[in-house]
Amino acid sequence: MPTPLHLLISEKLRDRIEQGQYQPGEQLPSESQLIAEFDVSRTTIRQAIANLITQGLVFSHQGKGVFVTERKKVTYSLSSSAAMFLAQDMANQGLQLTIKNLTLERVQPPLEVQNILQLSGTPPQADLQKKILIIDGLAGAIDITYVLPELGEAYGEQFKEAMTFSVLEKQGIMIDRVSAIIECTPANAEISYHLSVPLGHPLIVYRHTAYSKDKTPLLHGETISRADRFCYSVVISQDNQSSSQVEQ
Amino acid sequence: MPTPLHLLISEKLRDRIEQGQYQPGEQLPSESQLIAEFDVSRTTIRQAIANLITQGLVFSHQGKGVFVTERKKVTYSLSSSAAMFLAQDMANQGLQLTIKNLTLERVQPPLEVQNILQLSGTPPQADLQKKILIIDGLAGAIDITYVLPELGEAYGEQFKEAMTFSVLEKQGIMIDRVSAIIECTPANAEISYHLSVPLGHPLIVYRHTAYSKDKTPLLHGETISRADRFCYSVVISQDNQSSSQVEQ
DNA sequence: TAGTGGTCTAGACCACGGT
DNA sequence: CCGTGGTCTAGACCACTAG
Repeated sequence: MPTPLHLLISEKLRDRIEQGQYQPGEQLPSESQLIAEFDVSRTTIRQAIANLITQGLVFSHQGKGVFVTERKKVTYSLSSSAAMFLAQDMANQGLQLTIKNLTLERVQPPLEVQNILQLSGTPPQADLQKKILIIDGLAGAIDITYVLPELGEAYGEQFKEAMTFSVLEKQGIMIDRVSAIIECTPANAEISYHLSVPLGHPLIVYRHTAYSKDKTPLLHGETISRADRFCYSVVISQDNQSSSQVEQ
Repeated sequence: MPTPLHLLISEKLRDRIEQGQYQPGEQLPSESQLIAEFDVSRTTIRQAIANLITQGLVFSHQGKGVFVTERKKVTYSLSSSAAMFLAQDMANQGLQLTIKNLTLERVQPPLEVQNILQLSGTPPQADLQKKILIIDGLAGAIDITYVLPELGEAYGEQFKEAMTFSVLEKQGIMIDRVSAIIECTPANAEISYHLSVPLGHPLIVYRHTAYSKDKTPLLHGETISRADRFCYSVVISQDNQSSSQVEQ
């Protein structure tokens, strides 16, 4: 059973990485060195390296070389308190969060969002904000949120500099319930550009809707994070049936 | 600023897919047709198609062609009731879940797992089970779980045919609390083989520890699912502080 | 058997980073 | 300047699928 050469080579290199022969942050041998070592064409070596890149084990930098990925993940806590104050949550993990606003504008949202937010105006409108979350100086996530126009009107400027939830809470607008879906998706060209990751890089998406005490939807959005740098934590308790309900 | 040819081509093809010119399930033009259409070398076309594959938009089948991905996701509900009865949860979504046991054996778990399960024997032991979750006939996830040896001893055979949680609940062993991390990772060669997905295919990992009422850890494991076919849902409520706590 | 995608080669030129 | 990875070409052979 003939296994492709490029796979044999990438598996061999993977072993070396996992056994610490190439340390995190270190540079792999250059293409020409690997060509000499394995006595194959450049195409094959490049395919082997591509295999390692798609597995998230290494990344390449033109003009410099190929380097072993350092991996430590930041945890988003999906707890009722911490999820609302991401900045503080980050601080607890010793990280600094800054926010770069991309857009904030009034739009007619897609039909699905109109329904979720129960928009009734003609035309139905909401404020769309896109921002980049920068953790310790590196772009880590994009947040895309639709908020009710009256909220955007009142607090738009603040949304540009802080997380939406924390602005609302500071203004006395309490969020009672958040229902969310967590999924994973590969980076397309646009996100690849904003987060400086290669095409197809795994992303973790937190798509959420926040409701006030009277069950009114306040906002709907998604946080799209580099899956190599972020994860979510959650606790499910049996005794508080009301705390986690079937969604969808 | 010259954009690579392969990117221009893959973006063009992506537009066609998103505008429905190539429908889900349909076949893309063959490599030779694309070579003719764009007047470039085969390498460039193959790179363009590789771009689409890493973005999860298409998949290739040797000897047949390249096809547009169909996409609909199954939702795992992280609710206190449903998370424990995956099979029933699947049934609610009109899906059939079957389980294929890979291994069930007594082992000395990695140190990290020893600590989580508070194992104290010499040597510390637990029962390791690996199984494949097959949804509607297609392998969708791998579950790797370490259970306390006394539980494995008593119910091992049942674990082979059903989800661990539901077996325990049927036996009157109630699970009080589950703390979990959700993260995303690219497929390595081993998982790529078991789930028949290409190297680097995005996977969503649910790493959990289940505790009994008296805070004893019962089991620790992870469910590794194809991220193109599964997602998780969760609801966070403000009023039940105790229901979701900071986890790390 | 014909057509598809998968692997591999040898070679060229370009863009970037550091000397 | 040289060495690195990135793009691109032309061509060969193999493996799989279907008629």
